[in-house]
Amino acid sequence: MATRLSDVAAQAGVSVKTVSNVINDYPHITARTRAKVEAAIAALGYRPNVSARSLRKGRSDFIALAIPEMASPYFAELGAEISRAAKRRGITVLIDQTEGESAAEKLVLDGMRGQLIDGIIFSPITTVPAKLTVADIGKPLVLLGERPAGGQFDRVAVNSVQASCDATTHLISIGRRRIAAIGVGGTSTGVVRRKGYRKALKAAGLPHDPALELAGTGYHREDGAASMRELLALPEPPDAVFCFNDLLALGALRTLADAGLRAPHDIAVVGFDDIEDGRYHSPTLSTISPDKEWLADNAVALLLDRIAGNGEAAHRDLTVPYTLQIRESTAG
Amino acid sequence: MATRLSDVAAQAGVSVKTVSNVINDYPHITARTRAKVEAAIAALGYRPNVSARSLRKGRSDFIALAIPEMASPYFAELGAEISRAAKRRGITVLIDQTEGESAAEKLVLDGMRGQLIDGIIFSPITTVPAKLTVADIGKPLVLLGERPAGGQFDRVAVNSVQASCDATTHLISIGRRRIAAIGVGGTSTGVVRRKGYRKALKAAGLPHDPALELAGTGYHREDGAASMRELLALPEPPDAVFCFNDLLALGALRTLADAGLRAPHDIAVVGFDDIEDGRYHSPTLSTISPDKEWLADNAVALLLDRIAGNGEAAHRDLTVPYTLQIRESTAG
DNA sequence: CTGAAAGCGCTTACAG
DNA sequence: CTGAAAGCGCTTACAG
Repeated sequence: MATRLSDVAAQAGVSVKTVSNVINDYPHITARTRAKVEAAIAALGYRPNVSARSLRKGRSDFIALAIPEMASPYFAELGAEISRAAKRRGITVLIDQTEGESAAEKLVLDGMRGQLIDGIIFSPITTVPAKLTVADIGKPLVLLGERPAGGQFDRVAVNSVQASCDATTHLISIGRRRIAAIGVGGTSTGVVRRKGYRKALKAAGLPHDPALELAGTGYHREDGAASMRELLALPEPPDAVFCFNDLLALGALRTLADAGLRAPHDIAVVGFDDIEDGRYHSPTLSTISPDKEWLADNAVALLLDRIAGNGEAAHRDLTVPYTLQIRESTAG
Repeated sequence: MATRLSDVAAQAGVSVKTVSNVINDYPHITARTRAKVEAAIAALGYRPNVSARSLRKGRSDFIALAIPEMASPYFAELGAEISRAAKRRGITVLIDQTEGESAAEKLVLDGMRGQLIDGIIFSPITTVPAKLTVADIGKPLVLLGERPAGGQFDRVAVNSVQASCDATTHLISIGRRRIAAIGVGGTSTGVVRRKGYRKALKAAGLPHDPALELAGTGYHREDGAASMRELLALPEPPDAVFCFNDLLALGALRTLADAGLRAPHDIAVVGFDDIEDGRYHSPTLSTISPDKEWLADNAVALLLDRIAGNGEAAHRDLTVPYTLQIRESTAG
């Protein structure tokens, strides 16, 4: 039924080895032989069976990207970039939605997809990588995000403390003095970004009011909306809010609109991620903009380097460039 | 290095056949044997090698989802649902970004990922499925969207003509008379939704003005923004716009905001897709809301049925339930 | 370059 | 239930 390598060899009048050499771009093939083989491949519509190849080689040229949820715009945009970066290098990305289950558990349970994939780019949410060991994984792994890699894994992340400090400082620079933070939950993201937020307040000699730090239950629009409602109910509401991601900020802006308030006039709002949504919202959203293409390209490169055998090199920690995008929600 | 089936068999003191039976949940295993095998699996941390399994069985329990772009919220949300629906049935989804390349070309070129996947759920953009033959694909395929399946494939789609007619009729019902349409491009989506749009105008006895039908170059926010600018530049701008997807509508709303105009006061806007973004935008976006979970579940079920061997059954065409969500952009 | 053969780790008839 | 063996379609030493 399916065409096999040997069929191609027969059709081209060469050995299977030669066909394999052509397919895998090995040297020492004359142009004439290559042409013959390629003609046979085209004539038969032959496609290599990746299961067989990967069984034999122990490599599949598939990598996995594990993200909390693909419907979240930041991860959707990141996934698109990583998929593109991988494709440029001839490898395919499988997207894995962890959906907030304990991702380490999932990783181990799934057994890395039965060894199909060569490595994984992992954006953890519940897992503490410090507890993950290389042995648990058994494959190269690149971490994304603020969680410390514990010297065990390669990692690509924005300097979240610095970026959060910049975002908060920006609010101070436009004259705000009572600045809230939304998203200070128990996650690494919450912890690290709060650190930057507090650092900026301190540097400006501003008091730190615990009532202005809202945890919420997640990082979605609805959580931002709910947290903003809490802030508006305060005896003394803030004049600015730093939301730890854009989704929270968008939700917060909705609450302001519902309350008949305007950003930045009543309350200035700044986010983090620079998802496209924020660039079209009314008002447009000021935000920290990490270079997602850079992030994707470097995460893939790091992983492929490990897969290629650089297993013993020291673990690398790459810092993603970012900019502060000032838009309507803090300008005017 | 890696643990194999035979290692498990040795550890449990049974045959490889028995281990295989346990793993694949075949009958005729005593509880005692099963327990022994499971203990051995746990002790050794054994995971089946999916490449070997799929090579042998000719089935991988992987399916592909081919979408134009995963960073587009509608497709991201749909991908999340399909991924979830598949996981419930024990199968894994590989997401494939076609990125507007001729997708049929891509499908054939990629050779269905070298036979790794068992079937594909395909949301075409440039391809004309009528030209695709089952032989080209060689695997079960379920089509998503308005393109006619030509009786060759299973298909799951919203009745776009009806839904577009409903959306337009809604604009008429709130008193609008000069209703524009954005997104009437050369794609199937554009053609079909325009049909519903025109149908509604005709039913209401409203004139059809070609100047109010804008094609744009795509279905992104920026295209909606550009089209709305064109409409505002008209000697006689519309009092309402039906955008063929939410992204276009969100872009159109941005242009209105930039021009100091308000929806629905100056121009009412309705979209199509019901992405989360629209529910938080200011104003919130009225839209056609297809049941994405229903869509995902049925698309996966249809595909798995074919994969299971129902290859010869007549091709099915499923219609996705939808509702019209009336929000701020048309109410008030 | 060729040709014959082994082996990756499974599943599955086959004989018992 | 067991045990021995074939075979899925590749890649890769091996001898030439």
